[in-house]
Amino acid sequence: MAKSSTDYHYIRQSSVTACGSRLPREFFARDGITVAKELLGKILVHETSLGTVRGIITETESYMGEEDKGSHTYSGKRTERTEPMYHQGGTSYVYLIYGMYSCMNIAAMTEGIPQAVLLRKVEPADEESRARMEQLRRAKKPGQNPESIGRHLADGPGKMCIAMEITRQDNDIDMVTSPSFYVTEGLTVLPEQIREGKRIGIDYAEEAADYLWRFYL
DNA sequence: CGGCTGATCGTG
DNA sequence: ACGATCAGCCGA
Repeated sequence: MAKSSTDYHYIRQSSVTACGSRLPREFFARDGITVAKELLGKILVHETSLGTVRGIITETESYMGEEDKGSHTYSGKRTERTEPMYHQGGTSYVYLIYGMYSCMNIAAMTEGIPQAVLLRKVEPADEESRARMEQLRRAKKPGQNPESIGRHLADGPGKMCIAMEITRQDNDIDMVTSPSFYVTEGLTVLPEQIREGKRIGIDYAEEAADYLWRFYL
């Protein structure tokens, strides 16, 4: 039995709304910074091979279009890979990073404006989701030390995708209408609960590497 | 907790 | 070649 209490760092017991409604197009049709902050506390839902998994979103990053040196779309790089970032708000963008992990984003704004939010961390929204996340993480690395999962269940973009079985199969999905991949209402988050910092892993982005476009609870 | 390193492969 | 990363290992 894991010492799971430490995972609920800031999440008050019973504070998760059992049955939140799905976020509509208007939620995502805003700028990438607003959407990144607003997604904190919301619940990412995915139908996996083990059943439904729900994760409370607790860390996000904004990628702000063709002027952002940290973004895949910097200088108007519209390719087959980055195409989903150009689609309407609510579209998923899942790509392979470092040859072995997936990263998941949700496009913001409207068609043609490639702003997006990287989802970096979730915490299981219920015990059933926790059990499924642990199983999915364990299954990924057979020889892995089980201790290494612990409180690191989904605390990074790659780990989050493994824990919620998000792969490139889930790329370019409209999360406003998909029956199996979407976001719902969740915790009530007050502005003063939102922390901000520099984005991770984009040291090459010059001045943009210092923008405080990472948000977390 | 912080820093370092190898692993691994689709994309342009 | 190059990463919007991770796990394991090291030292403090």
